[in-house]
Amino acid sequence: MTKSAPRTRIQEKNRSTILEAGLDVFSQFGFRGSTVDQIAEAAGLSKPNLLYYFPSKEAIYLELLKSLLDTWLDPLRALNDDGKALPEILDYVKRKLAMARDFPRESRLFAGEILQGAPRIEDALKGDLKTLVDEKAQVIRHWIAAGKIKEVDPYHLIFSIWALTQHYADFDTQVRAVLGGQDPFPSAEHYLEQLFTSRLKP
Amino acid sequence: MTKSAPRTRIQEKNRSTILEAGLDVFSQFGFRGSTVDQIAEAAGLSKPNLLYYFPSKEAIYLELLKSLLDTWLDPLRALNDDGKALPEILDYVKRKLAMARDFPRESRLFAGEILQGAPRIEDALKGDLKTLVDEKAQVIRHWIAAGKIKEVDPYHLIFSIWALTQHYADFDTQVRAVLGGQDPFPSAEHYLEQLFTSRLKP
DNA sequence: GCTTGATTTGACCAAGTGGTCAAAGGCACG
DNA sequence: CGTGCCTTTGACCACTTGGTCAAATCAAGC
Repeated sequence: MTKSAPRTRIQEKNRSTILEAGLDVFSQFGFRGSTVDQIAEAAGLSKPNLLYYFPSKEAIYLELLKSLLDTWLDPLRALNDDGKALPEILDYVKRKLAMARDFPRESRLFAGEILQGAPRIEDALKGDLKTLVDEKAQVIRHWIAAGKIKEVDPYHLIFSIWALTQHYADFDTQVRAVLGGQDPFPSAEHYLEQLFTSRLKP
Repeated sequence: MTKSAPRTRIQEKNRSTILEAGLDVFSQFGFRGSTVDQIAEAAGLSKPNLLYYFPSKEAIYLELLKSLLDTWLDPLRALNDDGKALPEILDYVKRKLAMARDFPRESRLFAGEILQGAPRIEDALKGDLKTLVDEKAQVIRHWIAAGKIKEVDPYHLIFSIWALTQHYADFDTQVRAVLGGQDPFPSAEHYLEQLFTSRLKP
């Protein structure tokens, strides 16, 4: 599984240019809706040149999914048993919301993949993702047992944090249509903080 | 805008068969990811025959979007100023969650459309949808002013209900991967009821 | 059975698509 | 300059896809 890293500086540059362009295009049109020409154009390369760096359209997509999954789960990994329970959870919410604000393309790429049944990352979901969530659910259960937060289903708590934060990236068009174009994030942060505080504060 | 309804019984039957098949296919693969042949096959018709009833692939998709938007918003329309505030909102949550459970294809069809920037229903979002939400936000404000529920941003309250309920349809694959295939809906209903009760009960 | 209009289909087409390939261009180093 | 390798590209191909069309089939009233 260990892919030898790109050698020359020009390779490194072109590969990352292509990935950046791929993220742009795939997150907007989905896998099937995106064309190699589109990505090549966005990257400022000819199509054969792009295919000199990646063997296929799917390879670009997979590389994106794989490398993004990690960063995407980092905030959850940071959820720490040592900390104070409620602030720790609220921090997680804030970090996740910040990611929705700052990396909406990444959020949409995943959303599109999962929406279609996650055909390419099902294994990662049932493997690494499940393992991580199970682990953090345990942390939450300890907090509950210690009376640090109110009793709550840890899995649904995590789902609700995902749903509420990613909604602002994935459904951005709808949110802004309803709010008349106004930036939803500042008020969203306040709303979510209140929501989880009322629910969890013992 | 008034389309003459299908005349013969066979037309009515075939049109609805096609729409059903279209919902199946579009919700699974998105607009670009679906082919006319696929839909025709799912409907048990030949491709030219299908195109005898609808002028194009896009026409099927648009008809689906248009007719589904209405049913999709019905639960929100039912939110009634007359009722008791908190039970009224909790009922809305339950109805919306039931729709996610019983009509996941419809939920995913919308999700896919909005995820890609809602190019075909932007007007409806900025028009009918915004009007309806504005109206219901007023209802919620009245409840707050009357002290029937705690102070809360009405728009984000509505967004959060959408996000939390539709998540169980749109991200079903992920939810079930994490839960090991277990049906999430019963526990989700309990979780959401608790969540909104803690936040809103005065 | 005959006529008329609705329904169905096999054959076809033009455009778009992912991907290939041989040849050309650039570049570092002797 | 020349050599060898990395990079770039124009031309091309097989296949898919949305959509057309003329001809065939069907159904119902006379």
